[in-house]
Amino acid sequence: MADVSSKKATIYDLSVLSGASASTVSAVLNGSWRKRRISEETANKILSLAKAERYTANLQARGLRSSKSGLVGLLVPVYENRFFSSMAQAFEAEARKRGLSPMVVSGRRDPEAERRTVETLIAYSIDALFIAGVANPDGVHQVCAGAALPHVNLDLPGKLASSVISDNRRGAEVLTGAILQHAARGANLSPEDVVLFGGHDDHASLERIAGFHAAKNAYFGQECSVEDVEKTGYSPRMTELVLEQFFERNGQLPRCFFINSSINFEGLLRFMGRHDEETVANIVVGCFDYDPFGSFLPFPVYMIKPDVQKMLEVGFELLEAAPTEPLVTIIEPRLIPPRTALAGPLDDISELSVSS
Amino acid sequence: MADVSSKKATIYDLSVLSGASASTVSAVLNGSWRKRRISEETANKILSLAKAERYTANLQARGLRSSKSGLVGLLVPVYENRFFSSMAQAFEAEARKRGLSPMVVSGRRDPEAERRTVETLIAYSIDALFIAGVANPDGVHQVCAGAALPHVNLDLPGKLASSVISDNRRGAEVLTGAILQHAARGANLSPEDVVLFGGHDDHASLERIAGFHAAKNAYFGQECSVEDVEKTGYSPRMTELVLEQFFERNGQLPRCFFINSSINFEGLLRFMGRHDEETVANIVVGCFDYDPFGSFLPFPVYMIKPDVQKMLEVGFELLEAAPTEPLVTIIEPRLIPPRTALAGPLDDISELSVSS
DNA sequence: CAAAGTTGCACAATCGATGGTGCAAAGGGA
DNA sequence: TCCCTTTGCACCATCGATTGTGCAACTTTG
Repeated sequence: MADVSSKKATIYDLSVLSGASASTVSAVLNGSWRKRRISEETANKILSLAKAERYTANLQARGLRSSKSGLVGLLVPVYENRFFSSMAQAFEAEARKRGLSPMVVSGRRDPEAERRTVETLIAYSIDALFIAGVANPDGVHQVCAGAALPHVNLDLPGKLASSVISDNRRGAEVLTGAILQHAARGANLSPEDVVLFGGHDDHASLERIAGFHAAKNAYFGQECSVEDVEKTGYSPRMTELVLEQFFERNGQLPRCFFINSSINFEGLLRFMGRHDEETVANIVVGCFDYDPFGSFLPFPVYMIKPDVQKMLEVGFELLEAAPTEPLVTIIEPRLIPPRTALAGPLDDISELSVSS
Repeated sequence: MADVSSKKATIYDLSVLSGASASTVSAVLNGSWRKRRISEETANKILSLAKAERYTANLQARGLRSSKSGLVGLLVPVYENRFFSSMAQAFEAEARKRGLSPMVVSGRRDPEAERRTVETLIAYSIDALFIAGVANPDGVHQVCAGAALPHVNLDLPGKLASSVISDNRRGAEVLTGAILQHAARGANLSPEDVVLFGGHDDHASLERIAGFHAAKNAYFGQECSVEDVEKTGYSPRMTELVLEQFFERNGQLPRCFFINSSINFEGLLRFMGRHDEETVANIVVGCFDYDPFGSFLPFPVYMIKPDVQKMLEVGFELLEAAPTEPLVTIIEPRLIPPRTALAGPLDDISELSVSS
């Protein structure tokens, strides 16, 4: 007869009901009862009582006592982005698989916000933190280190902490190769037809730029010394601005685009919104990120999809192994040809929603 | 001289260092010190000590004692979706504005997972929960009610809890009107050219269907009794399947699409991936969701963008007001014309990331 | 100058769970 | 029967904060 008094049952309630002591109840409920030589009989009695009373542990109390919370954090710059939202999705799945509770937070690439946010997470005694796409990795690292918080970088340089990164260089090479090949079907290309937009001085961008250049050089059989990289940071607005300037200078867009991330791609969308459809009719785009809608735009879009699932698997392994010194693991991303819509998490579920 | 021993400082440490009692320290640090008649002098001493020692409160301990955690939850079906990810973004902002910490979790429209996930949140003593896009609202409500957890539904029917919903009916009417008008520019339309895909028996879908029909009837000046609604649930796969069937039956797609959500829109993408570009060359789409990439597809796409920002503002107000009986607030969504890329959260930030 | 009021703080219980330790009762061997 | 193990559990301190209460030391009042 479960008590419906909205106050939650505690081990003390069960202790009274069962006649056992609170510590016995605790041991039974957290599974350590064999070690504590509690009889199976007592255990069963308490377990069924717990079920009847709908007992669930107060995780704040447990966390306080055992100085671990069962919470894992993931710091992303924004949610509104296919890459980071699919990372959050994979993160949640991996965390729950391990009996941990995910807390996803965003730092908006603002170093100040990043620190504050991580400090809040630490105040909740999170057990570990994954760091993706922050403006100031070292700042966040300091905060973590100061709190002795295990942390792993995702797609960030790993000087101070272990990290799991996409093979940005190779991915960029493959992606560049793909758009070159596609664009070459239409007409002869010259090096200045192939331009990279986006990125900054961060590790991922630099690697991608290197891969981009490697592929160009291989294709054109020479050092392409043209100015073919427009760093715009991770901002749609800046990307749009730079595209406008390019367009004004050259009277047209480049034939071949390498776009550093879907965030920069949104800058191209804004440009498109201000111009005629003709303006982009002949471009070929490679974007280092995957977005299903982006894949079907009115021009060919090749995309690179980092394997977030595997990145997080490896990330959790790194946490568990707790290597003595920072370790860097590289995960191969995947080239997605134009007009491709991949399956997602909602494909796995049953169709029947329970109507009320 | 801040101690760098990675263990975090507690009020007891500060108590020893300052010569004051722990309760005094606590009062100073949580701001209740005036009420407790602590002298300004003592307060200042403790505050500066706290800064020097980089003290931050242990929120698990505080939460345990005061039986509130400062955590607010948001339950969404998936992250990988522009609507829900922008909802998460707005949610985080609103929560932090109120000094609360956001916890976003996904239930994958699986009633079982939804319950479990919410139960975990409750085990962490979250203070409130927002519920969006769940398969079984009543099940989640029960769990919340059993724990006396204040909760607000977002875009769900509000029989049992307060809810904030988009004006689905009106939005659908406007959206349908827009695509009808656009499509009519090309050729004469008949009722069977205009079909709705997606949705189910949930409140939002039913309202949208009603709005869709209202707009059609108004346009055609008659009761359109044709079969013009294909319920596919919130699944890309099912949507694709139904589209294939439609295509096979009719030899072509309908000219005018009303798509119930971007999740269903992904079903159309998959269809596109399996067919020629011609197949969709003449369609006009209205989608009840906004996605910037979706807005630039090779056919006109009108979109409805629910005002998540305002929905969450109102949602938090509802929580604070704690009305005695469930209240429903309706928020007007916004029609987004084709080829529109709206600004997002990353536009507000400074461009300069701190390189290491 | 004594009574009454104020100021400034310390004490101790408490939130719910955990885990080290101690101890009675049962079982077993000589 | 006596002693030694083993079994089965209770006791209690503890995690870090919050908060009701008590009480010196001052200050004010008459």
